[in-house]
Amino acid sequence: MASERYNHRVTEPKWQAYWTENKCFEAEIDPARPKYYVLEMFPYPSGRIHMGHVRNYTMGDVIARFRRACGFNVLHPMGWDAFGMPAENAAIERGVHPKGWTYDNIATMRAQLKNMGLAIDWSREFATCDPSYYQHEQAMFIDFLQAGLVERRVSQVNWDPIDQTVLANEQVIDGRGWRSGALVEKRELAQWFLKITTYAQDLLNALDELPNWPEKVRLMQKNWIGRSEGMKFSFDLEDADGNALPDGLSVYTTRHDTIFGASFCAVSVDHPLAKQAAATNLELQDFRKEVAALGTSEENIERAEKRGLPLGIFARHPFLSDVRIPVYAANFVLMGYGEGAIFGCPAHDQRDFDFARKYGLPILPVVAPRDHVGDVVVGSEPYVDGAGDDAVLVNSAFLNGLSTADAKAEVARRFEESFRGSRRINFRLRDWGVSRQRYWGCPIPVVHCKSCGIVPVPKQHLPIELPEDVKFDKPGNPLLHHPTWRHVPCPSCGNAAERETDTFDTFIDSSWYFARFCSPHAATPVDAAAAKYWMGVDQYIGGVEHAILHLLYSRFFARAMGATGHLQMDEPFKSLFTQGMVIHETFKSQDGEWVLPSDAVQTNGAWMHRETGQPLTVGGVEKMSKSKRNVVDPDTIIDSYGADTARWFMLSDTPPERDIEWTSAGAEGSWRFVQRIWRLVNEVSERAGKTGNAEDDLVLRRATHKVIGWITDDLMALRFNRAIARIYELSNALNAALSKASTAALREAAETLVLLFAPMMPHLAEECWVALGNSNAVVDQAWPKADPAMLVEESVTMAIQINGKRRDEIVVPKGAGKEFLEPLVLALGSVKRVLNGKPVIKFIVVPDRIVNIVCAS
RNA sequence: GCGGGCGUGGCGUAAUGGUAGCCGCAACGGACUUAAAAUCCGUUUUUCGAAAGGAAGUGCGGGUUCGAGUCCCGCCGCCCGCACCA
Repeated sequence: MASERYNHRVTEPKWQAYWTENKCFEAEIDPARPKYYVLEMFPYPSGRIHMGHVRNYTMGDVIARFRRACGFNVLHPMGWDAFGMPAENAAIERGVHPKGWTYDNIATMRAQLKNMGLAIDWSREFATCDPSYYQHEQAMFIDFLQAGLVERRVSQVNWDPIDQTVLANEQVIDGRGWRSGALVEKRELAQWFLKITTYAQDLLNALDELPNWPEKVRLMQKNWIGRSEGMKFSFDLEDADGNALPDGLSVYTTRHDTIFGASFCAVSVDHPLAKQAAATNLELQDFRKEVAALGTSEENIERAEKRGLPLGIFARHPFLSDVRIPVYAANFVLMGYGEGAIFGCPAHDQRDFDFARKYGLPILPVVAPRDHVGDVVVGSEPYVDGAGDDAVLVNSAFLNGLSTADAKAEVARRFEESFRGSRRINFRLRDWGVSRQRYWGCPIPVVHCKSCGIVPVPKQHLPIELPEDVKFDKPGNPLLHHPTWRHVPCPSCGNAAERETDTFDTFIDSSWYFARFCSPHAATPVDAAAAKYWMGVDQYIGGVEHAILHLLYSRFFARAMGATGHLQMDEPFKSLFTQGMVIHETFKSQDGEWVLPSDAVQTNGAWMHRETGQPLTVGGVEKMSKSKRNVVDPDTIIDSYGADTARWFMLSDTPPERDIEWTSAGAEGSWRFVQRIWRLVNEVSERAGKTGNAEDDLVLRRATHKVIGWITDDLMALRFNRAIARIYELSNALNAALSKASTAALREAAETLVLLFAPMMPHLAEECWVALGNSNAVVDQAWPKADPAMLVEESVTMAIQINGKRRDEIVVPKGAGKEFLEPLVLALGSVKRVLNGKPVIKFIVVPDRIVNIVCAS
C-alpha cells in the first residue's frame, strides 16, 4: 500500500543479493561492445570506511551504472592498498599481527562497501599484500633492474626517526615525514632507486595530451618535474695567494647572461669543496652541522637569513682575466640541485642580493630596462625581470645592448667553443627512492652475496614471501631481526648470502594495480589481451592529495612496464577527476576537548553536550578527522537512513569537485525525498486506467523528455548536483500532474524518473520498478532516450528589454522573427509606457529568447 | 615570492554573452490532526508601495557590447598547491 513506508533495511539487502546472484557486475571481455573502465582510488584498509570513501565510491558507482545502462561493457573493480605502516603500528601497540589486522580490516570494510550497493565486480578483488599480487611486482622489479631502470646507490636520504625508515622526497612535507610528522633527518644509506628521471621530459610533455585531467593537477606535476634550461660551466680556482688549484668549480645557472654581474660563488655545505675546507676549519664544521640541523622546512626557509662562510679560495672570472671573486659555503645552496654550486649575481637575484648585502659584496647591475636613461642604479631590490625583449645588458663588455635571450646565447656559444661549459636542461624531479626499512611491505627480491654482489632472485623463486613469525619488540625493521629469513644461499654461486631486508615503498603497490584489475588472476603481471581491451582507465576518481605522488608514480610505472613489455600504454588514466573532501562542523567542550557531533544537541539555539549538558562552542567547518572528532560513521547513517539516502546526499547540492558539508538536516532531507519518491510511485501505480487532460499530459510528457536530455548530459560531465536538481524537477512535475494527467503519461514519467535516478539510488529504483508492475530489473534496463517530438515547443516565452532592462514578456510562436515581433511588441502597453514616444533606434531579436529595444535614453 | 582557483539570497548552489537566483536546506504561513510528528499546499534577494507598479542587486572600480554573474583591465578578500631549484 502507498501508505507504507519504504523500508531500506529490507529492500537494500534484497537487491544487493539479487545483483550478486545474477552476477550483474562481473565484467567479461566482449569485443563487440565498447568498454568503459571506471576506477576510484582503492582504499587503504585502515579499519572502517569513512564518509570520504562514501563520496568517492558513490561517484564512481553512478558513472559505472550510468555507462552500463548506456550500453558500455563496464569494468568497475575494487581492491585494497594493503601494505603500510599502520598495520605495523597496530602490531606494536596492540600485539596483533599486521597480516591478521589487515585482512580483518579488509573483511570489515568489504562488508561496509557492499552495504553501499556498489556495482562492483568483486570477482576481481585483491589486496596488494596478497603474495599472488606482489610476486608480480617483484618480477617486474627484476625486469626493471635488467632494463636499467633501477639503481642502487648510496645517497643522502630523508630519514624519519619515528617510523625509522627512509622517505621519498615526495613524502617529505615541510621537512616532516608525511605520515609521522617527525622532523626528517639526513642520512647516508645504500638505497634502491627507480629511475623516474629517465622519463622526466616525457612525463612533462605527455601532460599536454591529458586534456581530461584537471588543469590544476597537470600544473602541479609540471612544477614538480620542474624543467629549467640553463648552462653548466666551470670557473678556474685559485688560492688566496693567486696559485691555481688543480680542479675547477662547476656551477649551474639559468642566468648566464648575467655573468658580468658575478660577485661571488657559493657552494652547498655538502659540496666536496666545503667538506674539504671543513677538515681544517672549525668554524665551517659548526656551520655545516647547523645547516644540516635546520633542514629545509618552510618556516625555516622563511626565517633563515642567507648566510655563508668564505672558503678562502677564489674563482677567476671566465671573461675578465683581472677579476677574481670569493667562493663561499652558503646555507641557501642545495647539493641536490644542479651542481650544488652557483655564481652569485646580486643585482638580479633576490637571494644573491640578500647575501651580498650581508657580506658587503659588490652589487653590479648588468641588466636594465631597454628604455632606461643614464646610469643604472641599484635600489633596495634586485631587478629580476628582463626575460623578454624589454631589457638589455649593460656593463657587460661584448654583451652590452643584447637582450637577455641573445646574451645567453652568446655566452653559451663562447663557453661551448672554449669547452668551458655546455647548455644543460635540469629537472627538479629526483629519482624515486623505494627502499623502506619496514616489515609490512613487498620484499625486494634481491640477495646480497659477498662474492657475486647484488643478485636478483630468479623469477621461478618468486614470490619472496614475508615471514609471518616476526616480533615487534624493538624499533627498526623486524625482517632484520628475524633469526633465519634473510640467510639464504646465493642464487648465483650457492654460497651463504643475505636477502635484502628492505621492502618497497607502498606507492609501488598502487602504481600498477589498475592494470592488474584487467586480469587479476593472470600468471604474468598483466595479461596482454585483457589489458589491450580494458586499459586505460576511462574515468579515474580520487582525492587531489594524490595529484603528485600516486599519479606521477603510476605514469612512470606505465612507461617502465612498457619498456619491459608488460603494458602498451604510457598514460594509464584517460580522464581524472579529483573530488572534494567531506567536511563537518566541529564542537568543543569548555575544557577544550573536541566533541563528537552525535553528542552535540541544540536547544533554543545553543549547543550543549547530550549527556553532561555542558555548553559547547561551535568551531569551524573542517575536514572530517578523528583528531577533531567531527566524524560521522557511514554505518550509522546507512543503518538509520539507508545507503540510497547517503548516496543521494553525497551527490546533491555541492559540485563534486568542491568540499561538501555533511549535515544531519541535509541527510534527513535526502531521506524524505526517498520516501516521497516511494509514495509518488505507489500513487502512480494505483492510478490505473484513468484518462487525463490532454493538455496536462503534454506538459508532463514534455517535462519528462526534456529532463532525460539534461540528466544524460549532466552525468556525462559528472555534474551530479545538477542532475539531481533535474530529478527533483521531474518529481515535482509528476506530483503536480498526479490528479490531472492520464495513467499512461504518469506511468511514463514515473518509469523514466526511476531509470534516471537508478544510478544514484539503485535499491530504491529496483523496488519502485517492481511497484510499477514490472517483472524485470532496472539493472537490465537501457538508459531512457528523449523523444525528439516531445522536445519541440510550439510557443516560447520571450523577455522584452528596453535598453537592456527587462520590461515585460510575451508568449509567441517558436521561431518568431523580427517582422512578426516588432509590431506586436511595440503595441504592448508596458512598452509604450516606457518608450513614452521616444523613437526606436534598434530592434534586436534573439530568436526564442529575447527582444531588446534600443531607444534614446 | 611563484602558480592556480573562487567571491551570487539566511545557507548549499544554478544560470551556451540573452528574463539572475533552477533545485535543495532552513525559515515563515496555511491544511490535515484532540495534539504532536509525518505529509500536503503556499511564501521567501533587498527596498519603496495598500495594491498596481517602481528602484537597486552577482566582492570593489573601470572597459567592451544592443545586452555582462559570464569577456577584458586594475584593485580587495578568501582558499589551495609549490617554494632558498640558481
